Amino acid sequence: MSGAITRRAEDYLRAIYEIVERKGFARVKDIAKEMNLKASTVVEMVRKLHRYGLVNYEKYGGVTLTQDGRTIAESIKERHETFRKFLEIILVPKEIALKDSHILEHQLDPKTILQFTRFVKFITESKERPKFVSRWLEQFKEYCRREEAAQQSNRKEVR
Amino acid sequence: MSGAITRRAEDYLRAIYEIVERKGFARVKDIAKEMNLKASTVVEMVRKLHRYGLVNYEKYGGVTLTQDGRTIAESIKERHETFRKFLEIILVPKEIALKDSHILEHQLDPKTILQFTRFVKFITESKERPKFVSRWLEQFKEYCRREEAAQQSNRKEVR
DNA sequence: TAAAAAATTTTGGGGAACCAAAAATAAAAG
DNA sequence: CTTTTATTTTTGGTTCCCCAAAATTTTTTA
Repeated sequence: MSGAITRRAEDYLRAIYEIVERKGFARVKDIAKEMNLKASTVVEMVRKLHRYGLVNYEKYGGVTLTQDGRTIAESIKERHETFRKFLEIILVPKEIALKDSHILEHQLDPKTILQFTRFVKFITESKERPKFVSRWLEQFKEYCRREEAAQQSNRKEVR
Repeated sequence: MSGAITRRAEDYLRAIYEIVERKGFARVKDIAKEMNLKASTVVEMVRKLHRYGLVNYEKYGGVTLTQDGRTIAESIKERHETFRKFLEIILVPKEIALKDSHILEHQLDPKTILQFTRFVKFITESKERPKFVSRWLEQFKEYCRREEAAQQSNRKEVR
């Protein structure tokens, strides 16, 4: 029964968190728009989140997060940021990185998340070794450029 | 209707692929065991995969992959290997890496998967810069060691 | 080869997440 | 303050994936 929140419920919490941050509270319509869902679907989930004590909600009223809900949403957001940064480090285009970090932020083992976090920190916060890291990133970038070029010429040959 | 196979169906294809590799064909019971499911659940999905033309299957008979099914299973397996290697590079323990690469192998954008692949190749296949990479890995390992140590002493203080 | 055991399939049911259309309520316009 | 419009909620229905129990088929064993 209780215990673990579902992956999807986490998505809702994050969406609500972002909307609340922008305008103080979230309406059903806002959530539906943010998540590309229909209002009826949102109402259903919001009621569930309310039963779980994760959102404040009354019929026809705005939605906000309870302390528990906020705690969960914040930890998800943190994970999200980690993955977004990571994907940008490995040179995934910005929009795709944004989309896929939403996928990565769920389900993974805490230890895995921890290592991702460390990796990102290692790369971004290395005060002692900035030259080392930048040289490393440059090499990886160069490697990708060569790969792209190789694929280009491959495609030409195929045509 | 047709078109994209579901995330879960992919899981089944990979499981079947592995079993077939080991013993030539998969029985319902094998799949159920491999995936921790009940036989009745497996039958249902196997029939669906058969309708999609991804497995060969007749009632009470063994299951094997069609060419289409094998193609899909192989590409999933490849992704899986990439993620497993990657997680080991960032020092996620083996068993966890295995588990989580199953999660990563789905859903991500092809471009993201491509960059993961390149990253792993960059690290593992760098013939020109083995010293560079090994030095880099050593630094990251050292960094993680320090983090672990810092956390240890933190915990002591809290107690 | 008949009876027992094992595997498979069918049937009925459940939870999660979604939608469309209708009903209810709230907000805005006249 | 009533009518129109917008929003929200309810209702009924769908798909996906899962399970338990009963029925069926295959395999093993006595």
